[in-house]
Amino acid sequence: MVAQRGRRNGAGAAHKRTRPPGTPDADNAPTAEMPAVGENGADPEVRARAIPEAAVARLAVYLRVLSAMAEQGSTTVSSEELSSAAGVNSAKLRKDLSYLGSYGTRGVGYEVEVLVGQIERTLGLTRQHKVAVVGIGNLGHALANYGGFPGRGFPVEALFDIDPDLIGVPVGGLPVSHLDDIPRVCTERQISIGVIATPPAAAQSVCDRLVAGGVQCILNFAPVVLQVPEHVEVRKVDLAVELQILSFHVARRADNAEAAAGGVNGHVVDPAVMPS
Amino acid sequence: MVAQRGRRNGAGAAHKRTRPPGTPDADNAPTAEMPAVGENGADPEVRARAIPEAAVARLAVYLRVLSAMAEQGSTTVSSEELSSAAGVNSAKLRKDLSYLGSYGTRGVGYEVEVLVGQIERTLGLTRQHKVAVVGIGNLGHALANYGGFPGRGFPVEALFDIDPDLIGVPVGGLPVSHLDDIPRVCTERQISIGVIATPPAAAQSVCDRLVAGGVQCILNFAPVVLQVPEHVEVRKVDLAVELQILSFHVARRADNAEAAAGGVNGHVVDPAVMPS
DNA sequence: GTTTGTGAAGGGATTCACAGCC
DNA sequence: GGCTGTGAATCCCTTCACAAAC
Repeated sequence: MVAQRGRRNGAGAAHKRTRPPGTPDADNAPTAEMPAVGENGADPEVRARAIPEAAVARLAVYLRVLSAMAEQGSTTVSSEELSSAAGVNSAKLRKDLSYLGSYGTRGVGYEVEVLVGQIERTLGLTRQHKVAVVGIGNLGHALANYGGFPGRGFPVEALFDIDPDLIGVPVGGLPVSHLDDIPRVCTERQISIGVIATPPAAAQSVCDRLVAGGVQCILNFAPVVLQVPEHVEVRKVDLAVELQILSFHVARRADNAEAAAGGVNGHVVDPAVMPS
Repeated sequence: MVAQRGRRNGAGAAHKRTRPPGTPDADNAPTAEMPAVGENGADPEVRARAIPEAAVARLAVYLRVLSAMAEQGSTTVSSEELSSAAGVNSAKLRKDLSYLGSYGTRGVGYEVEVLVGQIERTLGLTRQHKVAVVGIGNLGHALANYGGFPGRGFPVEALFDIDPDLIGVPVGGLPVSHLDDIPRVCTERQISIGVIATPPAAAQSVCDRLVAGGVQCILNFAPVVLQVPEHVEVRKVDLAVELQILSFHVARRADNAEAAAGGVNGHVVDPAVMPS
């Protein structure tokens, strides 16, 4: 087969290590961290302009920073400026942008508008992605009221809940439908992204219905690991995990402070840290 | 386990590349993706029991799965079971667990309770981490009402907002204080984690006040890149970025489908673009 | 002079595959 | 027989450093 990138070419089913037929992959749902970009079930021979997953995430950040700059009237930026505003280093930024093509001018920098356009195109933001929100509790409300989600392009076009008192009630201008109608409504309205904001116990069943409704991407706020068929992409936002990661860093820091106890070094150690 | 682990022996301070003295690093704030775990300003000679950042995130997931299993009465698990429930592969799981030490029994598996205990210890969940939530809008409400956050260990002990109508009003049993009081209150109550759920424009200023209040970890829901001193750890949860990553995958998938010609596939909305 | 774009080098994380132990 | 623990290999991402372009 083709050159080096094809480590995955057998991807379809070939060497996936004896997989119990029920289990839908288990390799997905990558901790909201780093799913390999070539990971989905697509044909490998497509000339992947393979842009690393990590870079994709950063492009979205650059886009926001650039939009803000455009609003303030900047017309060009250097990699140095942009990178520091985005919180990365300039080499990384340049490499990321290079995946889009060559849109900079040496000795000068990048034209803000050109970059915005190219990033939008690459991220697929020139299409519309209709969103459904499931679970209209506190979080669901918050999401529904974003009303058209972050900078247009992601219109919320369906809301679902199981609570009879909520059915039919408009939230953010859109009436709430019942969970049972998820497949039908999603199909009818051509929903492409489903957002799960239900309690954990309901999440898997909601997910299944979304998938039945043809939804291909799911953003999961419920603290459960969803099982999905392999053509469905899941990202998860997990509060508990985030807090526990922070906790880990606090702990490590405390340990380090202890270890460095005698050593006088320029480290700001608040002596008030809670001694367990 | 003996000295064997020493592949990092050359790791001394030797090659720390000349860093331009002014630059405040810019290396931090890593897209909520993968900050290197040894990256913070600590001394390199601390005997790091270096556990990879990516593994830390997964440990939190294993912990949740294990807790559920314990509740259901399981007393032991194999790496195969646990890994598939957690959505990773078993080799990765075993490697992750090996960072904790050797707590499995060959030919048998792991004892659920032992694992829970070890993960909790490693993640620093044996201490309490007091949380402050800033910005009591829809999202802030949702967070405050979690009431004691994911499985105890993260009690919410302070709420802040700028809206005069909210000050003093109890939310989830805790009265809301004013933004101006952030530094004082955080210091008094020994808050260790600050959660920013404000509109983007307010986020940086809120962040500064949290830092002034001695908060060392920040979980940022506002769509801005925060600038913080290097001893402060930031994680961010960015809805727009998540959606745009999903958008990218939809787009790529559509491209692939096109390329693969035949093109009988799910719906991928019209090319209704939004110019400028 | 400045700044981009990119091969090449370097590090981390994942996967493989098997030795070691039950 | 089964399952864990882990070196070694691999892959991916980041960083370096410099040639090319303005």
